[in-house]
Amino acid sequence: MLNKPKKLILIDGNAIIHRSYHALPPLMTKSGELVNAVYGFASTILSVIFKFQPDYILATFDLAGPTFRHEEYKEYKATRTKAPDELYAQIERVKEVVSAMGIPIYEKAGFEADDVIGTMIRKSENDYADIENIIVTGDLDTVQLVSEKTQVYTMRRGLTDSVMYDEAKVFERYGLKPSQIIDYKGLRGDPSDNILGVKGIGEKTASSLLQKYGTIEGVYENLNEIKGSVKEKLERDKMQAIQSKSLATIRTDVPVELNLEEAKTHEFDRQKLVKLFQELNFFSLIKRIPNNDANLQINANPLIANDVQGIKDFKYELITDDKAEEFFENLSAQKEIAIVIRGGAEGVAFSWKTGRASFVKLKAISYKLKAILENENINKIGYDLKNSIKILKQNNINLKGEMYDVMLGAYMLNPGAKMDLPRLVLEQLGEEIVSEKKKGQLGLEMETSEEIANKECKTADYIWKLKDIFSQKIAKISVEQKKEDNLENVFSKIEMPLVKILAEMETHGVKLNTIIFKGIAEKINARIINLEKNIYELAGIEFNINSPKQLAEILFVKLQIPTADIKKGKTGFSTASAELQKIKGEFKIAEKIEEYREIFKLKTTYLDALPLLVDENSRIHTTFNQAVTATGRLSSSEPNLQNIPIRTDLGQLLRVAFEAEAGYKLVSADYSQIDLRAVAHVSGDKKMIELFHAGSDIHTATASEINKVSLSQVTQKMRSSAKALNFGVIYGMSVFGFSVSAGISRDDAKRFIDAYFEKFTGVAQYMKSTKEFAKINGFVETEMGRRRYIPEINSSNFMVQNSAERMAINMPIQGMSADIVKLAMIVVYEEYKNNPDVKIILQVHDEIILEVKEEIAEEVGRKVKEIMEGVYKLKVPLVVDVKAGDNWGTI
DNA sequence: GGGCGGTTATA
DNA sequence: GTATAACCGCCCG
Repeated sequence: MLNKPKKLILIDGNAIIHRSYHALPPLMTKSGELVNAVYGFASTILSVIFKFQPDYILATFDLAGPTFRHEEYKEYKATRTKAPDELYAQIERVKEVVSAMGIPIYEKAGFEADDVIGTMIRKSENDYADIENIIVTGDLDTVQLVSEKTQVYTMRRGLTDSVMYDEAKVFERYGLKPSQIIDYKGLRGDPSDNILGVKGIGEKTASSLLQKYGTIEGVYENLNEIKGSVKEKLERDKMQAIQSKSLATIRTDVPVELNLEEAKTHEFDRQKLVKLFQELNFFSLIKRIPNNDANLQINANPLIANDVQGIKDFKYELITDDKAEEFFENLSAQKEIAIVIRGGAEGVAFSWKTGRASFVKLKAISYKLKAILENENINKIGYDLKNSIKILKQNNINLKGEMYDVMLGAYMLNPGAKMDLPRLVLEQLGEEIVSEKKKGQLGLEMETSEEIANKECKTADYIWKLKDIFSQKIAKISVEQKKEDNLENVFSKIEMPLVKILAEMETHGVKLNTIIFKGIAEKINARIINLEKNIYELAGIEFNINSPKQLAEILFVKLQIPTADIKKGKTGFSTASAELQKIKGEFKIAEKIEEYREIFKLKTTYLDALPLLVDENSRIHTTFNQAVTATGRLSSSEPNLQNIPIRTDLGQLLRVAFEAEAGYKLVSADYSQIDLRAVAHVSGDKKMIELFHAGSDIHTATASEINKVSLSQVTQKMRSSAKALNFGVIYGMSVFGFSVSAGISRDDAKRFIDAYFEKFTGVAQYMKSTKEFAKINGFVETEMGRRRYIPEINSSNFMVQNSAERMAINMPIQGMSADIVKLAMIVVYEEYKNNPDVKIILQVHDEIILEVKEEIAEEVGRKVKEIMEGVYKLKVPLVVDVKAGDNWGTI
């Protein structure tokens, strides 16, 4: 039987690093380190290991400093622009990856990586008859080494596409044998290395000359056969041609040894590699690390088996009825337990120490389970506890005890990162939760009780482990923050107490009068049909008004509406409201389209959608997402009740349908200008603080300041620019942005902004120092200690960096408002938690809405106002407006 | 059916 | 210029 040939992979390190650096977008880690080249490199290595399943693998790198080629030719690579430091900084990281993979590195001072590869290849070819060599690289410099036993695998078009060069492929590309590539470069040159070749001879000529005469030497021996200008050029640059060939020749005599034993592939040290990939934020790559126990394994090495220990060291159990008594006895002695509610409340998994978990079916012994879950002395750990609370509530269980939600822990550490449990487990524990869909092709197979128990126990175990990791990380940051208002307190004093409040708000819901909705819908449907007819008539053709593409075609091609003023998107001219405004004076169709858009949106998003979501009591239940936004705000979805229309008349009509239960009132309490007050506070701006203390309309007061006129002399126009400026500050104002929003020229915008900052120097200072802080630290924080990482702040892309700066300026402001409102919700809740006549039902960023028994509505309103205004001390007063009514439209 | 661009609703 | 969610059309697999 023939021996299967073995495979040796030789990594051309520097070539792959360069290729990756230029092919990939500037990927950053959370800490702001640029790692795109490292990512590309690691990804390439994993791909080739997976693809070729090599028996041996080694990597080569260039060493800094001149090589023998520089001695031979001073101008070698002289035209090459020095690669940026951003690239050099990544080389060390790449070597860390290579080491973590246990791949040996070969490099030699005075030689390039290619020469080391060339030497290794020849040694391999000469000494080992049964080895196939594969060079993995990012360019074509090494194709001269291709032989019967050696191929070159290189990237094309970014990193996604690759080509394997064997002898045939080289011939296809160059019309030459691999050994002739050096002659080819001698004639044609290689601009990237500043190898000159023969001036005036290009690819075609070089190729045909060599096809005829074999080598450069052959060409010159037969120079008399060659005619015309080619001959002249060859004569003129003869020395240069010979030198160029020499420079292009990869050396095969570098003093290095090929140690196959060392290069033998073995299982990765998984823990080590996972840890490094975590540090580099290469979460998608963690999944691609070959499994030690799978058949993918590359040549088992019995010495390395990290996972074996981990596999042995756990015990998951399905608790049968006969064992339940004893189990709960033990469980009730625990101080702290992780819980996982099986979907549909089939059962609950508990974990109380690392590697230990048990699953209990809910129906079997529900009273025992209830006792544990309602035991106030046992702390509960979970993922998305709000959801657990709601499910348990439906099963008549009130989850009690101190709570720790790992979803919120993760949110504290990196808000806005969108972390579901599988991702967290992968990222933090390096383990993969295989989704059910992936596993069962049809999803119809019944799982056995044991399988279910095992899966839920595993999840409980993960959650238990995550809690430890997150609480340590949060504690560490809190220590670094060196103040009482730190991340730990944001977590324990704001986010965790809010969990059950949000659960109650969602459960309670808000009543929707669907009859009112129906009435509006009928009128609107008629109006839509009417508008459609109008628009088709004006256009002279029927088309889909909802298709921006078709609409642009109608407006700007068929109707020939001038496009000088119209913004362009990626696909063509924009038909957005702002653009329609510009033409609606002249073209009636624009006006009609605007109205159509407005009511169509209202119909589809609210009138059609919301009635489908009411329960048997005509109430709708939103979901408040507590771990979504990057700034600390809540978001609302399914349905989103934080964007119910208000500005238009029709919007007001819609709000009327959100009503209080008979005998109750809706009480709305909203903070006045909370974001701008936060600006005044965090910037400490004397002028702005003064204006807020004076108590008049802040935008008018601002206008009066910057225009140096009295309050009564402020015009509508002055006020509206001042308002745009105030908002601009909150949004991290740029000249460009302000000019757009105020509808003025850049020059005017600049003048306005300058005038503004002249008066509000503290605000200008805040913006400057916040940017600086973010650049140094890679994050910004609210006063209460909530943190947001902004790695893009040091991006080399101007647009990306500017955008990051605006985020940095905005977050401490928007986040402070969010912190304050959340705190207010907690205090209001505490005030009324034992009073069934008062329920918080909605939060809309700066507003809290309650449903209150009619008789006490006014009194509760007063109390809520008092609480909200006093919940957090700022350098300016917090002002709350309270209104009460039968529905949301009249308050 | 998923993803993306365009648009629009809110604070 | 900040922060979201949701709809539609359209293109892709």
